[in-house]
Amino acid sequence: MAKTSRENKVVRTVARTRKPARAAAERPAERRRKSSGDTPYHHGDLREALLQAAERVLERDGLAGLTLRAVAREAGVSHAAPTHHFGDLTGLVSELAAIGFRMFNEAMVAAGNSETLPIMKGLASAKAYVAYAQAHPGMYGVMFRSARLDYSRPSLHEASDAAFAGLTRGVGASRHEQIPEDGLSLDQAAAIARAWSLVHGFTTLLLDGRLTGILERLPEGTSADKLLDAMLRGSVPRPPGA
Amino acid sequence: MAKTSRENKVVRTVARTRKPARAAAERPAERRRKSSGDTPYHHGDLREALLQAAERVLERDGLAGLTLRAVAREAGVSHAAPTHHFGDLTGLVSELAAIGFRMFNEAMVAAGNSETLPIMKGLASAKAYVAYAQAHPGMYGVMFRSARLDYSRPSLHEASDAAFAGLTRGVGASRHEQIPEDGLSLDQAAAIARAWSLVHGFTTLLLDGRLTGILERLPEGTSADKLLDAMLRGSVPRPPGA
DNA sequence: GTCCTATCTTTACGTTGTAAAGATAAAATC
DNA sequence: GATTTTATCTTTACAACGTAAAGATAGGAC
Repeated sequence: MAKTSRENKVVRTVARTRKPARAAAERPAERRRKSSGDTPYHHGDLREALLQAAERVLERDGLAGLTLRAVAREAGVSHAAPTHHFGDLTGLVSELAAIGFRMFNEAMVAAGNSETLPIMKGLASAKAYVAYAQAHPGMYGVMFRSARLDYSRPSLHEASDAAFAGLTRGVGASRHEQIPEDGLSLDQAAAIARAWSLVHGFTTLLLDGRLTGILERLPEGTSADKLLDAMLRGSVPRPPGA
Repeated sequence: MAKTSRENKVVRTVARTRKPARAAAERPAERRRKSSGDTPYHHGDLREALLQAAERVLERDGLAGLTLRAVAREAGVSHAAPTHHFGDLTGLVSELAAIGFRMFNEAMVAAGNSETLPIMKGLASAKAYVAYAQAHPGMYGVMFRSARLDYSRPSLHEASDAAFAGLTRGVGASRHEQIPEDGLSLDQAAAIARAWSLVHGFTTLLLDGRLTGILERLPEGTSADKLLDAMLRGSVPRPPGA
């Protein structure tokens, strides 16, 4: 209770002081340097700086290296500063995951829009899903592997829902039908679950290195992309009644 | 180096003192009780007791609660005792994961053997995969979600390989062919990757609660098993040339 | 110009993993 | 059978972590 109320106050304040924060953000970010001596007491936009520092730490040192104190060090502030902006480690990780889901969703939407045929749209989105995870394994870990995610946070809840809704929409498009909001047939649900499971399972196994045994046995170093393509192309489901 | 050499010594010793350890294991395990006052300095089979304690802690408090000190408390020994048997936390977690993979594999093999038709064998194994994860979510987390796994440990390496080899064998059987050891066609590799990805992805999403949105939109509380069945039955791949 | 409030730092505490040294009992050797 | 060796377990210690609480600072409101 005390934790959240404290952070809620911060959130309110951040919303209220939006103008000053933006003004500070327009300046060159040299004042962030701790070594230069002129470290001002007020940072300007520390919240954003901490999130960027967190992503750097994450991709450099992995999920285990993502600690509140390491992020604070990376940003050049005291170790307790992040607590003020995110409440606790769960808060920081959750906000980072929300950013990840948004980037994730944008990549899939962009990939889908680059194709015209519905089936190709789905294929391109699936490849974008895997490509994002390969390019940002740390972020993918935060989104799908971290034990410290608080989905009651609006930002994370919305970003996560949006990503999966986009995936569902893609499945509907490749089936030439619109997925309804309320009711779902078993066949539709199975199609959605199949698409999610295939692409998410493949990504997880690939990032964990559990597909290397297969890739090594393929002719002349076939890439993971090629395997993914073959896997997806062979997965055209049968019509419902067959 | 110092760490492993220390633990290697322990391993050697355990192998050498197998007879006494077994003799101690035959006695009733009342001496483990700390409250009863008569705590002997030597436990008898502390290694096994620690692994069982670890599984209890894991399923009770989750992956985050699985600490060396918590396991030691659960077993009623000093906090540094586990270090002697497993080197460090990574060692304990890895041995626990190895046990999980063995149980996992046994469940799948047993399910496959309960059926006669090849396709039904695969379906039953896949369902056993999901059922094990639902029954032991903590163990599944240790196997597939923990950042502290050391696959260079022979026990974990072998158990993990055996589990995935069993899965591969199941895929081969359902395709009415034997998967070769060395070379693999792209079509065969895709079939294996598809089976792994489908069942592993579905399990991960289900345990993370990300399928509840789908399950809630299905008619009258359709179970996850039903969704899994529909998903798998619709996933019969097309023949290679089509 | 003064007060208020958000922001950031300092200090402190309990928990963790891990190392190192000490205590104890079982096994090995003579 | 006594002694030495070795494995096992405990005690002590330390750095890093998350988190709480209090203090310092500065920007904005009045």
